[in-house]
Amino acid sequence: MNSDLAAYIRRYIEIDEEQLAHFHSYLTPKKLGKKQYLLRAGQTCKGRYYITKGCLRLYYIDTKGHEQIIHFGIENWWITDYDSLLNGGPSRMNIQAIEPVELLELSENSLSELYLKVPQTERLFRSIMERTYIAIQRRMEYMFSLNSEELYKSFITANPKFVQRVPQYMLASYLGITPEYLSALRK
Amino acid sequence: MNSDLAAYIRRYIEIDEEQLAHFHSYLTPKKLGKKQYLLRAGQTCKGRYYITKGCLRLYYIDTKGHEQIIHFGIENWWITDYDSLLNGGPSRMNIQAIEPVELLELSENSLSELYLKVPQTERLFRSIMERTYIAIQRRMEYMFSLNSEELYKSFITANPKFVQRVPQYMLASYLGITPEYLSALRK
DNA sequence: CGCGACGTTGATTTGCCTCAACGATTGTGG
DNA sequence: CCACAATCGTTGAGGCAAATCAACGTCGCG
Repeated sequence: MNSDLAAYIRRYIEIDEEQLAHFHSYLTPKKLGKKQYLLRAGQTCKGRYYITKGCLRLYYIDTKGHEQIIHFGIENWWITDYDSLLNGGPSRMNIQAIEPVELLELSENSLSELYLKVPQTERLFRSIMERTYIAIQRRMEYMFSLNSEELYKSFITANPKFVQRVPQYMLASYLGITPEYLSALRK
Repeated sequence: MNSDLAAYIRRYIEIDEEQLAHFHSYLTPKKLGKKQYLLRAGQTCKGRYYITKGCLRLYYIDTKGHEQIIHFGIENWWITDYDSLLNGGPSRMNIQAIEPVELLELSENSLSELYLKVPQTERLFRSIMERTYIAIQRRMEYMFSLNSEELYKSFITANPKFVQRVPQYMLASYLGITPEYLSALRK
């Protein structure tokens, strides 16, 4: 029984111990070594993953053959490819562990059951989706407004600890610039 | 009673006539003339708006003083600033009618009531949020992968009718390029 | 009619990419 | 435990996509 997850859930909904236990019974623990994949392009994404430990990246290969990171996932975030998960098609995304990772898997099949058994989960995942949307829209605002240098500065001041967990070329990819140029910016 | 909305809702959830009537009772019709504002930066966003007719844009003023369009809203879409709506702070966004517009307003206060009275609405808005998220993430993929010319071409082939409803400088803003350069691309 | 909104054109500048080469560090197998 | 190979960051030269700025043409509307 993971107390982090309980606290996380209770920030969104009211839920008693029994229901919480129920929720937990739908989760399957999973571990991944560094560089292992949770999802590869071409596969269909079957579940959502709550990260209890470690760090992952969600990326795709663009038309020029370059890795483009959409976002990272760290402790107490969910990670998945919603497009593949909800539309059922093959994913364009890869989800790879940057560090050794511990996850709780919630398969989409069991989630539809869980919605019925513990109705508040409907609200839980609505709220999570809302926050996730707000986050991505804010990021778009940043990308439109700031040049590369400003993007980089604002990111490292906003996430000083996280920056030390990922190689710089991944940061560059996430920010939408080349590793060489990021290196030049750091002088 | 708007049949478009009923059909729209039933694409997401099962709902009987009585509940549907209930849903409708929470909506307030609203009209806006061309160039009128639904929301201005600094105000707090209080509701979501279902568009029954017309077209709007959601934009902000960036650090250099330029208008930056985040997205448009057309018939059978909801439009709102989720950040301000859900976090309660003043909005950085403006929502302005591009054409004369007809809306159905759903205030966030009454929505919390509606969630209790018609529980399926919880699922409805979860599903809408999921689709909205998928849409914005796909858009990010495009913006990372394509150059300005490719962006423009793919947009006009994907939305040939819509393109005729908005001035080109707004399209340019949405695509993240200058009106001058968009003009040059069209030769 | 006259003004404001919109699109266009061209000259110039610049932010960022590309490519290639070179350290420094890490890790891994013999 | 050492040697060699990845992996990662850096540097510099050259090029290009797109921005900036300014000016001008045109339409539609009050």
